[in-house]
Parts: sequence; structure tokens; C-alpha cells
Amino acid sequence: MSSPAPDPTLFDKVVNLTKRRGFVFPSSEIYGGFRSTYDYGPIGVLLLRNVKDAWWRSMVQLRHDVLGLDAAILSPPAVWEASGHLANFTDPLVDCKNCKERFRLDKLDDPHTCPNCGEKDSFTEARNFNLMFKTYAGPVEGKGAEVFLRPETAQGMFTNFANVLQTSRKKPPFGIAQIGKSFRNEITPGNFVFRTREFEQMEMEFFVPPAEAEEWYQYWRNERFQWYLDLGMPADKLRLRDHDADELSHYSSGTADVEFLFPWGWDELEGIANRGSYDLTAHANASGEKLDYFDPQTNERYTPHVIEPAAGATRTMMAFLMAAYDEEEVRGETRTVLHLHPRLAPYKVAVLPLSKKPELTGPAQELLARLQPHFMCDYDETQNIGKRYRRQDELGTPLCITFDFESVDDQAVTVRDRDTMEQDRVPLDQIVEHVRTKLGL
RNA sequence: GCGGACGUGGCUCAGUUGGUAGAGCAUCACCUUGCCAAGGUGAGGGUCGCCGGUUCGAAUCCGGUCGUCCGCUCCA
Repeated sequence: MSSPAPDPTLFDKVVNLTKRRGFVFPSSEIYGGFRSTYDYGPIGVLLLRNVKDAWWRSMVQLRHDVLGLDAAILSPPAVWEASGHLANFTDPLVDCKNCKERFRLDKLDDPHTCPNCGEKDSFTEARNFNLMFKTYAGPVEGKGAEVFLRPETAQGMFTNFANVLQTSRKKPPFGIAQIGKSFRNEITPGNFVFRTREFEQMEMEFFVPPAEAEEWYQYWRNERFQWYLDLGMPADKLRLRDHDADELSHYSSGTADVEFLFPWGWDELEGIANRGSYDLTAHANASGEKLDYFDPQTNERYTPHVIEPAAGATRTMMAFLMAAYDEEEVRGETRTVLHLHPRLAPYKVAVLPLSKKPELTGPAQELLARLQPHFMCDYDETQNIGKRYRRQDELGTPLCITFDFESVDDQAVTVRDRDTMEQDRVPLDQIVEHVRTKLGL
């Protein structure tokens, strides 16, 4: 399938816009910045929340077979010993003193000769580099108080599997969904919010009878891909890529990535994996607890298999921004507009009195108060109307409502559409319903 | 972490051979206008990423440090 060539200037344009309009700020900026951390400003917090809410809505609210969870970020070493993160996330790294290249010691064919420059015994001593952030619980910085910041939210679903099973009266197939922060001490973060050491995940673990695993894997693979399309992601910038056999984790019998065409090329938004019974078995063995299911209909006891769709919230937000960004020629001027899906748009409606005169701003603020219980609204009475339309276009606001001099007499307002720039005259007493219909939410 | 490039008001940049900073846009106020970034007047805002050194004097030279981007790595 042919795809549009990535636009290398798009990255700077979007990053610039996010700073200029209050979506994303580099963290701790007044102290020179802190690498790989970003703060979400007044507009960004709305957009990011809308991305997460859209995920939660499709994953939890609109289903009967998926339940929510919010597990702790701090967790004891035992969890990560069982999950394999303590061993697998720790890489012994060596540097070649001659050519300065860095290698994973365990991946070298010959641990004495540099594969890059051929120098013999030129390596530094191996240093363990663990991708997990470690800290200490309690007053003493000792070995016994060592805790970790979770590098993924998934383990919370596995360690609570029995709790949820007992309290919810669900039985496989069913899932547990969680949105939350995770932390990985990435060697090289970068590409704006694409890879950060502190990030937010949207993960769901779907527990199924072993015989149904492949069927459910295919189901979620397609379901998750469709989610992005439903939220307006253009089909030519999105693809579903199945992993080759040699790419698969040792426990996975199938993995597919949802990838977006970023300015630097195709890169991952979400991974859907058929994890088998690996996770529950590992925790059952390590904890001594039974993490299985007894089916009274078949009199069979089995450890459910897991299908895991795991998405990155922050990078997904970034992808939606990149996909929505557009520059259009209007009367010889460039209009920058974010064609965001109404569900994702930070503001749904902006109320703009045509003049700053009190006879307009007063009723306009009454209109604002009428809309606010239903929609996230912005209000702006500064400068001329054209500038305010442009500003709202840059924020991706789908609808602008102008209260003008005629509005006082005819009790109607002008509703302007972000995408078509067309205007409707709408009676004030129908405005909430009109906006709801236009947004299609 | 290593190699390369870079770091001047919110943004985009200018700043001659080192003499203690400018423009456009943006922001704010007032006036004017009143449906797609209009016009006028005025205002605020920078110890030139940070620290140190050389110098009579540094945004401009040197060192360190922090941060950004590109490669190695990584997989949400």
C-alpha cells in the first residue's frame, strides 16, 4: 500500500504549535529543563485527557466484559522478579575505550574483541543498566526497603487477577483495563513526547480460555486498529504490522503493532500481543497463589491465556496532533488548523462576542454558562473576529459561536464550522441541541 | 553514555574584526472596525541556557555543565 512521504517539517511545526498555544511545555524549563520530561499545559491536558477518555469509553464503558483498575506505581521487587523485568530489563553494558562504541556484553560473540574496531581487550568493566527506576520506601536506604516504579501497568492486572475474578463475578473471557503512568530509564529518550522516561500507558489484559486465544487475538488486533480510524486517523498514515517469528518474545505466539507514519517514519503506537499463560503462570509460581479458573460447566481448571493491547497515551496524543495538523490557503493567507475529531478536541465550542461592548459580552457570557454544563468551552472577546477564528482553528475547536448585534433582537447566534468555515444561524433556545448534533457525540 | 550539530525577548531570527543588545510576529492597554490573522497610538518583556576562565571590557574567545536535534540503543 502506498503511503504519503513523511513531511520532515511537520515535526517542528507541531512541536512549535504545542508550545505556542499551551499544549506541551518542556518540564522544569526555568531551571534549564529536565531531559525527557514534559508538562501538559491548559490545552494539552484537555487533549490528553480526551485521548484517554476515548480509550476508556471504547474499552470499558461500551463493553460488558472489561473492568477498570488503577494499581499502585510503587511495587516491591518480588513483582518484577516474577515478571522477568528484574532480569530482562537489566543489561550489562560495556564501552570500547578505543572507538567509544557501546555494547551489550551478553550479545557479544566474543567478549574480548570489539566488533566495531577490532581492538582486543579494549572494553570497560561491565556496568549493569536497569531500565527500571529504583527508590527506597521508608526511612532507611537499605536493601530491604528497595522498591521500583513500575515500567508497565500490566503487572497490576496480573497481580489483581484473582481479586477481580472473585469480586466481579466475571469469568473468562473478560478483561481488566488500566490507564496510568509508567517509568523506564530509557538510554535514549527523544522525538518530543514519543519516548520519554515518564510516560502514560493505556493497557488491557484480556483473559481467555486457552482454546479461544487465537480467535480473541485476531479480534483485538482488528478492534484496536479500528479505534484509531474511528477517531479520524487517516488510513494512509496508519498500518497494522504483524511481527515476524524472530521478532516475537519467547512467550508470545503473535504480536501486531499499530504504527503511525510519523515525520521520521513508521513507528509504534500500540502493541497487541498474544501472551499465552506466561504472566499468570509466572506470578502463580512465584507467589504460591492459585491464579487460574475453574469452569463449573466443563469441570476443568485452566490458567487463562492473555491477549494484551498496550498503547502509549502520550505518543498517541502526538500522533493525533500530527495527523490533524493542516495549513490551508484562505484569501492568500495561511490558516493553520487542527482537524481533530470532536471527541478529542480540547474545546468543543468557543463563544465569541462580535464586539467587546457590554451589550454583547453580557449575553455572550450567559450563553457560555448555558453551554458549559454540556461541553468544554472557551471564551474570547479580544481583538477582531477573524483573529479569534484563527486562534480557535489552531486549538482544533470544532465550533465557534458568535454573538452579534442582531442576536440581541432575534435571539439567534452564528455557529461557524471549523472544517468547512460555513456558518449557521441558530436560535438561542436550540443552541445546546444544535451543538450536540453538529459534534455528533 | 559515545560521536556530530546547535542553544540570543513567547515565536522566527539579526548582531560586523570581542566595547556591556535589535527587528518582525506575538502579548497587553486605549481608540477605530464589526464575520475570517484590518488600521492607529502606546506599553511590558532579554544579566544573549547555566557556571567559571582569558581580557581594561564578551552574546561574540576558552573550559565545564545543562538542554535540544541526528546516529548507536529501545519497542507504549
